Amino acid sequence: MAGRVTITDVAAHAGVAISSVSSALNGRPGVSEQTRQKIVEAARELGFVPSVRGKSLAGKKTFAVGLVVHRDPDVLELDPFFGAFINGIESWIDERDFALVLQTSPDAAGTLERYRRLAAGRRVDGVFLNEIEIDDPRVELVRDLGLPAVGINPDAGFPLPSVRQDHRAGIEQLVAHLVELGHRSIGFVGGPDRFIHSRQREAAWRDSLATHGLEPGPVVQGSFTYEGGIEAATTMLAARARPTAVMCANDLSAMGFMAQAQHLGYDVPGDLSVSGYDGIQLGEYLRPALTTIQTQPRKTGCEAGRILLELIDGLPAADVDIAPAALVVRSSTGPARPVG
Amino acid sequence: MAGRVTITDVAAHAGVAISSVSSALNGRPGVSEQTRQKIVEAARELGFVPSVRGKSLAGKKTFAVGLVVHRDPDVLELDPFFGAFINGIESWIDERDFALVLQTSPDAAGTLERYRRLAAGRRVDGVFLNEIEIDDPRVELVRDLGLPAVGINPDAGFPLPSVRQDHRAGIEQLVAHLVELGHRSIGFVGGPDRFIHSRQREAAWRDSLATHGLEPGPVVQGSFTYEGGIEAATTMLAARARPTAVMCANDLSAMGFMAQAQHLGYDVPGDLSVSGYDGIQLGEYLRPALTTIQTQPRKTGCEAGRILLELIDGLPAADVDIAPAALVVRSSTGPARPVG
DNA sequence: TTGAAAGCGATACCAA
DNA sequence: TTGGTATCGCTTTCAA
Repeated sequence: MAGRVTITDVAAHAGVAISSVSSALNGRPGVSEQTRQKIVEAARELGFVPSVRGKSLAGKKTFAVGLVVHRDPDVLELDPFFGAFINGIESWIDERDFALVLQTSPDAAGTLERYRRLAAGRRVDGVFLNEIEIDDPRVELVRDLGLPAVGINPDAGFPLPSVRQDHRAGIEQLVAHLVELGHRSIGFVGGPDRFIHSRQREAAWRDSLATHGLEPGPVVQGSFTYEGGIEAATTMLAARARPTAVMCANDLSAMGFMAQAQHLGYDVPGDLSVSGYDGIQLGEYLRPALTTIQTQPRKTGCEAGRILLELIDGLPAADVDIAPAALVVRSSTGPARPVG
Repeated sequence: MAGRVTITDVAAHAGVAISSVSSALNGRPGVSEQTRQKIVEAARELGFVPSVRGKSLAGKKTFAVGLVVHRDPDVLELDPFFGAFINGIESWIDERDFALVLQTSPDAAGTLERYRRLAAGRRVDGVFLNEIEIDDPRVELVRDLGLPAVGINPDAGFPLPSVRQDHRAGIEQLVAHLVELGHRSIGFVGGPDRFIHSRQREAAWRDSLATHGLEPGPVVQGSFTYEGGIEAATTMLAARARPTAVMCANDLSAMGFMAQAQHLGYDVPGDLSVSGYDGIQLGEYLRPALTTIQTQPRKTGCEAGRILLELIDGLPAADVDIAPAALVVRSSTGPARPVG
């Protein structure tokens, strides 16, 4: 029974009061170096690990943070993004003895309810707000609840502390890359319009084209899914004036788009250049390997964890900008060939 | 401040003792119907939600269960399987006010350490043991720790309560399907040898072939990843005697395998039939759509959650078998054509 | 510097 | 049927 050792046992074993044990083990002042040594030794011998239960009641913290992932009931497959993002969160919080409570919710209403219950039961000390939507109701919710929260890649002016990774630079690089390859008609497969990051990426695409004096190519709204990419390709490539290059709002939809384009008989990148956004591992192994914009989900998660813990400690947390997502050129983009 | 109401407030508001509030709200006997009404009403008015903190200290439970996902540091993309599995767990535990603590660990040693710390800090009341390996050290660990645990798809004779979904039936159906299509040389792309489910699937493949009087085709060990599928295809299709059909141990590797086969100029299923295992959503949209064996990760998660909660309550939990994974024929398998 | 004691928010036992 | 109280394991305040 490795875990049954309590602070009382340690105190008894070291011959001191439990308050001294608490102080010593938490690095607080008011304990002589000698006593501290003794206590640390006793704790080590006994294999003492403080109970989160006790700490949380006394400390008014739960030592847990929450993330609610909202996914369509039919597509409960997690976006490849999440693995690294979650790992990033943990890389920071674990060392500080926090744990991540993960919930999945099939619908929007359920998502709000999840956040509400996490807060109501004082189950978590703070939450991450990912995949932020326009007028996201979670913002008001966490405000009402007084729940510390960190936004992931929100718009400028987002009212909560946030972690952002610039998307504009990478998209500008990508457009420049395509323009240099001779592309003049560059289409876009977006994500659902309600997401901030959908809009951001589309706006950056549009602006970058303008910089090069180009009109926006065709736009199709996808869904950040493989299936959405397939549908987008079907739609976009059926149109009379098809583009010579298509930028997709994420890798998963780019994969679907590319697969469908190939299925329809287009050579990628010969007939059509295709790019993604995210930089998931899978893209590297596709045929052709996917040109994309490499994001840092692990880093993003790590910074988000850091900020959230600061907020929980009542510290003033400043927004964090991590290094801009950058273009990774692989083989799915190539020289433009006149549309035949 | 929706969450700041404590049991004391409710007791005061209802003019009763906190012990009565506790009894009434937890549906325990010893409270008159009239008093119960009064208390319920007071709780409702005040918006009382019991604090998990308090409950956990007093009740000697944390109301949380843990899952550690072990992934290669370079591939922190979660297997599509996990989304539905996690959702299944939650579908059961949420209603019972349990939460899921998710951790990711890049290496095996770290995984053990995660479990150990979850237990030591009494952070969770029980854990799920997924992707079980031969002589899995976690088994001994949870035994030593006295930590309730549920195995996911272990071998027969696994010493802990488990949830299993039969794999043999589906694989037999698949082999029968291929044999009927005229295939006589059926290869296999396995998962890492240390996993129980890798071995199970390979054994079932081998046995099913024997049933049909067939020799096992070529075997390549993959890694359950897309990349592994690519490598497997490269290896297997370079051999002089290539099979006419290949069964992959999961969908992700089947996707990689198929992509690489196509890249190498093979038509699927014309030249080569390819199948997966899992039944992830993505497979449906591939070109050709992936023939696979449909598992029930959500159901598996749900049942695992149910059993684990029973164990935590000290109830004797029996193993659960959910309906066998069944063959789903799509377009990646077709009539055998003599190897040219 | 040290130790005793008061919470934290529930549950559960035991008198009344 | 009630209500008082000990208890869980820790943090924190306050005397000694």
